[in-house]
Amino acid sequence: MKVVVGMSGGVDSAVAALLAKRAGHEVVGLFMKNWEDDDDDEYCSTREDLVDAAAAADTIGIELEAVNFSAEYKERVFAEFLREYAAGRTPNPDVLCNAEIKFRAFLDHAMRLGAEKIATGHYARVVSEGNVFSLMRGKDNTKDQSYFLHRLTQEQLSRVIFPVGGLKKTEVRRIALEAGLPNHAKKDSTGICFIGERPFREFLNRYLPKAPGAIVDDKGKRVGEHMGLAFYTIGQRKGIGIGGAGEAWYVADKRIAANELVVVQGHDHPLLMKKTLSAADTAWVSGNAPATASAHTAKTRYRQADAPCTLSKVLESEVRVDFSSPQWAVTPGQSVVLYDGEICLGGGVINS
RNA sequence: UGGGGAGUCGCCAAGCUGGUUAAGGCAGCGGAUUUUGAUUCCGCCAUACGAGGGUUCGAAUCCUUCCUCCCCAG
Repeated sequence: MKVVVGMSGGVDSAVAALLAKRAGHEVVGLFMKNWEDDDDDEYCSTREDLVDAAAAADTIGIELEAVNFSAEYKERVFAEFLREYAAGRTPNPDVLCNAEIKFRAFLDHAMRLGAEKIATGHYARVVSEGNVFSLMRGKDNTKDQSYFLHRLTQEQLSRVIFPVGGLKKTEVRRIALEAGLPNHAKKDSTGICFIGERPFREFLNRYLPKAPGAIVDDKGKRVGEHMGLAFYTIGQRKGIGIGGAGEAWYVADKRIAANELVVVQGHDHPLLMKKTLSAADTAWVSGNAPATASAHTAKTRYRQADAPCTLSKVLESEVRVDFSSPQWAVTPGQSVVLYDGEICLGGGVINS
């Protein structure tokens, strides 16, 4: 069948393309450029990425085309990203990016090109029983990216393959090396997808105004000044600028109305621990919310160990999650993602 | 103005019965980890101890003068 592979210039997607080709598919590579606000500056690496993707496609022996979804990215991902920050929350743009760009705009485009499926280099697996699809964790626990994919629907999953999902990163690199892929040793990418790593505050400040206010401790005492609530996130330690006696200070809360940043001393301060949370804008892979009674596990942020929990108060698009032990720095705007063993059930955006 | 106490890195804070290259923490900076933002981890960060004189082979540590704070009296 015809498969369109999203190629980023990295090893994972290159190997995904390679494996799809080896599996006998008719493979076409597609390079996405979705951010062009600062093509000129030092952090922009999309040019090299395109070169790397092209070189990989060349050694694999497939065509590589480029597409540009900058407009869609800006409208559907970045605008929401900014709205959330402006509202004092901490969004996860990559979760949205997958749901709206890679597995929507990109997928639709691939379908128009006559593809039957798309493939990406994500570390996750799709398992189907009849026409029911399950999203599962990648086999490499240290690279599992199902968290970022939890908003994918049955419709989307039915058209997706993750060729490296059953492999470990070390195996992927080995395959790349053996196949002579020039990017076999390329460093893993980090930072916001398509935008990349950059001095975050500086970046945010290009889009959000400063709005200084008081930093107060848990007793209400003023201990410093912040540059704007949007520039901080729950659990943050660096960049608060409070020195002096005692342990390090962490952001524990934001009082939007008062424009106050609440900080506490010590990594394990009680105010940083939450046993329960509520999430909205839920999305379930199966299409239905999981049963409330049964025990699951959940992550409050990417790369966090799963914590046992149960669901309660499941509404149309809202849910409450009760953990059996307190979770550190549960942050509004981030996604809670639930699992049943290896199966990613879906999740929602944390409200409080 | 008397009496007492204190002045060590941006901030806390050891050392002050004289004898290392002046602990440590917070903040800051740099790096590692990381397809969000964080967290975490590693590294860097006072030839200098309020200032000037002494004593001594040797002083942040002893003496002395001055300066600046704080407390109690007035």
